[in-house]
Amino acid sequence: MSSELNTFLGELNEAQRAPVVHKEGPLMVIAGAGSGKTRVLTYRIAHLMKQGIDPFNILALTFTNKAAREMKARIEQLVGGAEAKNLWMGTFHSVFARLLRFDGQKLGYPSNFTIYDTQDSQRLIASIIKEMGLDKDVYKYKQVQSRISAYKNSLITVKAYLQNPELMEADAMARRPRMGEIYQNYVDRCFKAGAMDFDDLLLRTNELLSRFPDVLMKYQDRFRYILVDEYQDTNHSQYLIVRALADRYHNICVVGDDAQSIYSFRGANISNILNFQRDYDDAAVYRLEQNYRSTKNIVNAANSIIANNKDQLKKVVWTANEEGPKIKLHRSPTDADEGRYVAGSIFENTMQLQLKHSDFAVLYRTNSQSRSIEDALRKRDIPYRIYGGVSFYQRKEIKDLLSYLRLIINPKDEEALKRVINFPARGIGQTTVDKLTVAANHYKRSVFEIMENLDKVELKINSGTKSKLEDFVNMIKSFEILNGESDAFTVAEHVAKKTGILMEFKKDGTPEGIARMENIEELLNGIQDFVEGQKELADAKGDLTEFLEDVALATDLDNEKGDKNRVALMTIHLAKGLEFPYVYIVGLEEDLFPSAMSMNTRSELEEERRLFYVALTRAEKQAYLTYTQNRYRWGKLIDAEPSRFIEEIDESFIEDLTPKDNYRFKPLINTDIFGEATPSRGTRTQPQKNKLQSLGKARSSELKKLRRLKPNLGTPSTPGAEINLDVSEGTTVNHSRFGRGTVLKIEGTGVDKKAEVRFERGEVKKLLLRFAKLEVLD
DNA sequence: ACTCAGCCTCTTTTT
DNA sequence: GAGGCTGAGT
Repeated sequence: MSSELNTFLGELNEAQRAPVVHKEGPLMVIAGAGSGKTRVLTYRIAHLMKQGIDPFNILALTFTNKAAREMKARIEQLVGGAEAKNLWMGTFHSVFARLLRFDGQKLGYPSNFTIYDTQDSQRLIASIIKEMGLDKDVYKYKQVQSRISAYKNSLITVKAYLQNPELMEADAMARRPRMGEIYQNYVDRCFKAGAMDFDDLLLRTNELLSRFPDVLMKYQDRFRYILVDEYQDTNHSQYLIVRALADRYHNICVVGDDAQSIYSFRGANISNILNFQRDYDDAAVYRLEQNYRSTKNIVNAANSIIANNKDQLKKVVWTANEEGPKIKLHRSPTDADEGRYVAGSIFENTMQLQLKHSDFAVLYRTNSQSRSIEDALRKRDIPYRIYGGVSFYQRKEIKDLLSYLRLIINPKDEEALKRVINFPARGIGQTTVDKLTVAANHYKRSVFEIMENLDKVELKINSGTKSKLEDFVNMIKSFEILNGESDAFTVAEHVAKKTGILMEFKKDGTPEGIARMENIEELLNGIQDFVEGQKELADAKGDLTEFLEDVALATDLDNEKGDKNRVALMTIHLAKGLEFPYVYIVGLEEDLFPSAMSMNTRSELEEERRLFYVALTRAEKQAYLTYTQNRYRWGKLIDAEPSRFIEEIDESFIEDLTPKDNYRFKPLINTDIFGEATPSRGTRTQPQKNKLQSLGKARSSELKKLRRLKPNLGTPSTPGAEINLDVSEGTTVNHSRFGRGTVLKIEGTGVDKKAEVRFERGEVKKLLLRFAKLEVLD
C-alpha cells in the first residue's frame, strides 16, 4: 500500500504534491496556466480516498460535466475499483439540480421540475412584457432577461429588489420603472409552470440551505470534503453555496487562476478567489507556477500580454520546456482568405510533420466566426468538429420534439406547451392561446390545467376549437401513460410519429426539410444511446426525466461519437481547461477581439486580455495568430484593424508570415495622427506597425478616429485580379467606352462596391467597380 | 387560422 | 445573414 502510494505521488512534482497531501482544513491553489491544476485536483481526490475517506463524502465541482467524467475515470484508475462512481462530481448546475430534485419539494417545486434554458426564459419574459402592455422597444426582452439573471446571481430576490431603492432607481433611470413587476411575474410564472431557470438552480439551492437548517446539516455532513475547480469563475450565488456547505468541516479546497477569469458577464466575481484567505483565516495557499504545457516562447509571450493588466495576483509562470518556434502571425485580406490560410496551414502541418487532425484547434472570439473556417476546412476535406455554437439542442425541430417530451414529464411547462400546441398545425391559433393564458393567470392555474377543465371555466372559445384542445390534451395524456411503462427512446419515437412531426418534415421535401428530419432521427439515435448508457449505471433508469436533465445541462455536445481525429473549432471560452499542440487564434482585430462591447471600461478590457491569455496558453508547441483587413459582419464587408493585443506581445516572440502580396492593395490616402491626408506612397510594409508606431501611446481613441477617416477600400477576394477601387466621390475618371466623367456617389463595399458616374456625354451610369475598368484621372 | 414577404434587430462570451 | 415579428392576403 505505501509503496503503491509512493509511486502514485511520485507522478507529481513537489509543488503539486503539497496541496495533494494537505490534510484537513481550507486550502487554495493558485495555479498558473498549464501547471497541472486538474492533476492536483484529481490526485487530491484519489489521495483522500486512499486515506480511507468515503467517496460519498466528497463533492467536486468542475467547470464542465466532461471534465468531471474524465476526472472520475482517472481517479478510478488511480485508486482501482468502482468506488469512484460514488463521488458527487459535476458542474454547479448539474450537482445542485440533482440536489433540488431530492429536496426541492420543501420549496414547493415538484421533483420533476423543468429546467428552462435561456431561450425559454426569454420567450416567457417577452410574453409577460406583452401581457403587461409595455413598450417592447423600451423593455427589450433580452435585456430584461439578462438583468433578472444578474439579480438572481447576486441573490437579489424580488423582495430584496423591492427593498433596494438604488436598484429600482437604476432601472427607472433606464426608463424601465416596471422591472420589479416583470421580475415578480416572471418568478411567479416559472414557479407555476414547475420550472427553474439556470440561475434558479443556484438561487433555490441557496434558499433551501438557508431556510432549512436540517437540510443544510444533512449536506454539510454528507459533503465533508469539497473541491472547487476554476474558483475564479464562481459567481456570488455559487460562492455562498460553497461557503454554507463547507461551514461545518472547513475542508474546502479551491483551485483557480485569477489570470484566467473570463466569465464576469455571467456574474463571476474575481474577489471570491482574492478574498479566500479572508474567509478562511487558517487557509493554506499553494502556488503552482511551473508550466508543463507550452514552449518558452508561448509562456513568455503570454506573460508579456498579461503584464498589461493592472489587477492581478503576483505570479511568475515559467517553464523548463524547450524554446520552441516563434508565434506565427498572419494577415489575410478577408475572413474567407483567413479560413483558407488556416486550412492550408493545417493541411501542410499534418503532411509535413505527420500530425493528427486532433492536434489542432481553431479558437475564436464569437461563434459566428466558425463559418469561414468551416467552409475552408470542408473544401480541403479536413475533418473538424464544432463545439458549442448554435447547439444541436437549440435547433427548432429538436426543441419542438423535446418540448413534447418535457410536456409529458411536466404538463405545467408553459413554454414547452406554447411551442407545440400548434406544431404541427392543428388549428389552435394565437388567439386561443392568448385566451387560455389569460384564464390561467386569472385562475392561478397552469394553461394545461385550464385545458383539462374547459367546461368548468369561463372561456369564449367555440366548440370546434374546444374539441381540438381536448384532442391535444388526450394525446399528451396517452403519451404520459406510455412513458410510465417504457424507456425514453420508445416514448420519443412514438411521439415523433404520432404528433406528425416526422411527417411534417418528410412531406416538405425541400433539402431543408430533409435536413430537419435527419436531425430528428439523430436525436432519436442519441436518445437510444443515452438509454443504453444509463442502463449500465446502477442508479439510473434511462427514463425521460434523466434524459431531459442531461440535455438541459449538457456543457458541450460531448457525445463524442464517430471519428475523434478531427480539428477542434470552438470559442475561447469553451477552450478553457483544454490544450492542443497547435492552436490557431483567429480574428485578432479591434472591435472583434477585444470585442467592441468590452472596451468601455478598463476592467472589461482586462477581461478580454485575460481571454487572449487563456487562448494563447492552450497551445503546447505552436500558436498562430491571424487577422484580416476586411471581414464580413452583419452580412456586410467591413474594415478591420489589427487587434491591440498583437502589439502587446513582445516582438521577439513573434514571426510575421504575411506574404508581401497581401499588402499589394494600397489605400489611396494615408492618414497621419493629425487627421491630415497625404497621398499614398506605394507599397506598404507592415502597415499596422507603421501606423501604430506613429500613433505612439495615445492609441485607442485615435485608432477609432482613424478608422472612421480611412476610406472604405474593398479587397478583391481573388488574388491577382487587379481592380481599381480607389475612387471616391468627386474623383474624375475615364471609362473606355463612356469617356470622361465624375463620380457622384459610392455605394456598397468590397466586391459589390458601385460608383454612380456622370459622364461628360450626359449619361449617368451605375458601375460595379469590380468590372468597370475605370482609370483615375486626377 | 395560416402563409409568406418584408422589415427589423442582432452577436460577445455560457450554464 | 439569420431568425423573429408584423401585416397583408388567402
